[in-house]
Amino acid sequence: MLPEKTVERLSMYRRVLQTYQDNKSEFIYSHELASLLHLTPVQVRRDIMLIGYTGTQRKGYSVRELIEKISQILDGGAQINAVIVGMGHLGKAITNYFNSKRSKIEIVAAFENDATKINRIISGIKSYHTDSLETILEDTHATIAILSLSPPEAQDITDRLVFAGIKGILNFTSIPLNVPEDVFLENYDMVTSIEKVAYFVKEKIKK
Amino acid sequence: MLPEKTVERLSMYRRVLQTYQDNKSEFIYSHELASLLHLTPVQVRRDIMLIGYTGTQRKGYSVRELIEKISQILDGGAQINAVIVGMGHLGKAITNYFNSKRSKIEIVAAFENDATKINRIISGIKSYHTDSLETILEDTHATIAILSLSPPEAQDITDRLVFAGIKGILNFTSIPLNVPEDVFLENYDMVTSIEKVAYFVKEKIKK
DNA sequence: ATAGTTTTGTTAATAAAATAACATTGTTTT
DNA sequence: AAAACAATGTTATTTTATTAACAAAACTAT
Repeated sequence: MLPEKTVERLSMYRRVLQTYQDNKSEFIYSHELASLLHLTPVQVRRDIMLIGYTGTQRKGYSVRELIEKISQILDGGAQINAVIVGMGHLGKAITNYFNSKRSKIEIVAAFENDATKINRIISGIKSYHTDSLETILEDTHATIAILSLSPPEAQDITDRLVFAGIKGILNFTSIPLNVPEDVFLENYDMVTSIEKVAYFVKEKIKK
Repeated sequence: MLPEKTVERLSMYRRVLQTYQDNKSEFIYSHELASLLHLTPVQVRRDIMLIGYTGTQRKGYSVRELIEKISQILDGGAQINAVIVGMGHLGKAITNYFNSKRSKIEIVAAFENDATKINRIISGIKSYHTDSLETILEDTHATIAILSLSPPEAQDITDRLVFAGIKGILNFTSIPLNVPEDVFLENYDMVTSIEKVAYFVKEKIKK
């Protein structure tokens, strides 16, 4: 099992490499990849070492092979299905953004309570009423859920998602969720991020 | 200067405390605050120690005082102005979300290129054409920028923001930005987050 | 009042992440 | 062919973050 930070960077390596692939050389040096992401060459080499890929000395890494290896590590070749709960602005932002990327992860369904949004295709995703969550999850075999709904319902929905077999949750609501140990939970809170920026700006200016 | 992770948690403590304040007791124990956020009591106590606040033994922390102390640390009492660049779904999601919270950080202007969105009030924020970025920044004395625009323009906008005096950037675009050393840059990438969840789900199932 | 309990505050230990150091290998130059 | 160079791969060190350990204080019960 790779370190969290390495996994995050692998995702970024792959994305950068995919755009690099289209126009540039067949090989890439660790310092080139590093500078594309503002990292150090050592960190790039260490991450690549951890996934067991090995480049050729003096030539660097084969872009194609490296993408392949990272993909194999990150999604293991298998298609992964995700659902999104809450199709407000955030939900639409995520789906729009996500569908424009090449990825083995596919958002296969959205859930909403707002009647005007149900049984329509929104941002390319078929949207269902929250009531049919269990049925759709069974049909689609989704293992991941993205939560972009309003806080009050978040824990209820989470319980139902987990019960229906969801194994990973990306939580954009500001409330801390309760999940069993075998479910991987990743939280992201925009307000916290902005407050963090504000704090470090203040500290930097102080100096 | 506090550790990054502590700053993040302080932001979350404050939020949780603010809702706690309304209905519950005057004091709170470290283990209570911890369990509200799924952290350990030790971590809570250590963070609180780092900001130099001290509770009373056997009674816990005064909710009011702790909120005050955290606020003093995070925003130092001063109002902080932020702008947002890009008022697509993501921009709207952020502003809606943010304006519903009590905070010393205020989003004072939005920038857009889309003519239909300019000189209107969107999600409660006055929206301007990107051309007037420099003028508005001078007027509002904003120090923080949130980037929720489409990638191609991101670096250009960043250069202009930095030149106009922005000291902190929260970047939601997927491209890595170049900023001078004295500007604090925080990146958040949704695709990376989802791919991370997918990886750890896969690994957990494997076991 | 004394012993026991509960909670804070702080130091010590451990774990995770990043960085530095360097050995190795293939390429180029002379 | 030998020396110099430039890149990778890996181990060692340092830094950052978390967790554990425990002393001190304040309340409770006997």
